[in-house]
Order: sequence, then structure tokens, then C-alpha cells
Amino acid sequence: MGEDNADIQQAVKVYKALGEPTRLKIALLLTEERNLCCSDIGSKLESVAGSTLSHHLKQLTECGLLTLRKDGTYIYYSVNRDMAQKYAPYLLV
Amino acid sequence: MGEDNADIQQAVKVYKALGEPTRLKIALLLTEERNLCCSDIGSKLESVAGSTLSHHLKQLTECGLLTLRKDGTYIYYSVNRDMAQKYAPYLLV
DNA sequence: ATTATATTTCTATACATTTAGAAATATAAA
DNA sequence: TTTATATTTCTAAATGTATAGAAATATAAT
Repeated sequence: MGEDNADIQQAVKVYKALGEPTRLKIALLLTEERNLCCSDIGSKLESVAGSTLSHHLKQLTECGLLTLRKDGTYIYYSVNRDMAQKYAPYLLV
Repeated sequence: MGEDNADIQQAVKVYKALGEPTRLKIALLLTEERNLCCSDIGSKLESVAGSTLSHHLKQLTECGLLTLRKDGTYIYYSVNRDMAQKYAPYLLV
């Protein structure tokens, strides 16, 4: 196996993040359109509480799949395409 | 989004299956070496009960990532490379 | 300063998952 | 037919996750 333990743990985090419907939808949204903020994303999903959304975005960010850029009160999210390419190029279709 | 709902559900299943360390290790093992049976796999992992292993293999099979071939009392597992290619080519390294 | 908006953290609850022992099933070997 | 081996299903306990409301934080606008 060419994969060391750290890499496996990283992969588990990424796949765990994508293995939940709301989060996978968020990742797909952000692959299609970059620089969406939390409330943009919220308005594109059916009724998810802000606190729930925040929790999901944190998970997607912490595994490295999303990057963020702060601007004032807003936080703009985008997918990290290198990570998507490595672990789940399915997203990039 | 080019992905329809059924495809998203399928992808969620695959990523959920891979988002757990024991299952990801099983998938990596089976990418390296095809046609391993349940107990072969068990002996390559550190102390996992047979019932637990069976449960994990079921999940990996039900999402389509693994194929199986029965031979007598044994069941030989392999990765479905098309599925791996589509959702997680990371496995194929 | 006050108010409004965006997002997070805290807290609690409901739900799902992981785990393994024990019992069950299935096939093969003696 | 009895015994051994491989795997599954059942059951229960422990742990983890998703969810959202309420309170907190942070920035911007009035």
C-alpha cells in the first residue's frame, strides 16, 4: 500500500464529509459556483438552520475540501480543486 | 448540476462507506489484491470480530464498491474498479 | 450608540453507527 | 452423520452524528 497512515486518516475525513447528503450537495454547489457565502448556500438548500449549515461547512473545511475567504461579515467558500481531484473528482463533473 | 438525485444518493452511499477507517483499509487491501475472503481480510487487520467485518463488507458491497464471488463456504471479494474510478480513484493508487 | 445582518458556539435531543458476543446458517471434510 | 470452518444475522451497549433553537460574537450600516 502506497498510502501511509496520515494519508488514510485524511482520506477518511474527506469521505466522511462527503458521505452525508447535505454536505455532498454543498460540495457540488460550490464546485459549480465558487465564492458562495453561508447564507447563499442556505438559500439554495431546502430549510437548513444556520447553525446546522455552519456545522457542515466546518466539517467540509476542516478536511480540506473547502477554502474560505473572509470579507467583512461574510465568509466566501470555494472548493479546493486539488483536493477534489485527488479524492473525489466525481465532484468536478 | 449534471447530477440527478439518484446519482447523488449513490455517491453518498459510496462516500459514507469509505468514510470509516476499517472500511477504507478494506477497500485499499482489495484494490491491491483481488479475491480475498472475509477471513483473509480479517487476518490482515488488527483484531476485528467476524461479525463486525461481515457488517463492513456488506456495506461496501451494497454501495457497489465491491463485487463478490461465492465458492463453497468462502466468499471472495474484489473492488469494482469502475466504481472506484468514478467516485474514488484515490483507491487505485 | 443602536440596529441589522452573518456566522458561530453552546446545549440538548433524536437518530444512526460501530462493535462484538451468541446463536444461526451453509458448506465441506472426516 | 458428526465435526469443523466460513460467514451471517440477531441483539444490545457504547459511541458518534445531525439537527436546530438560543445565546454569543463580529462586522457593517444608520
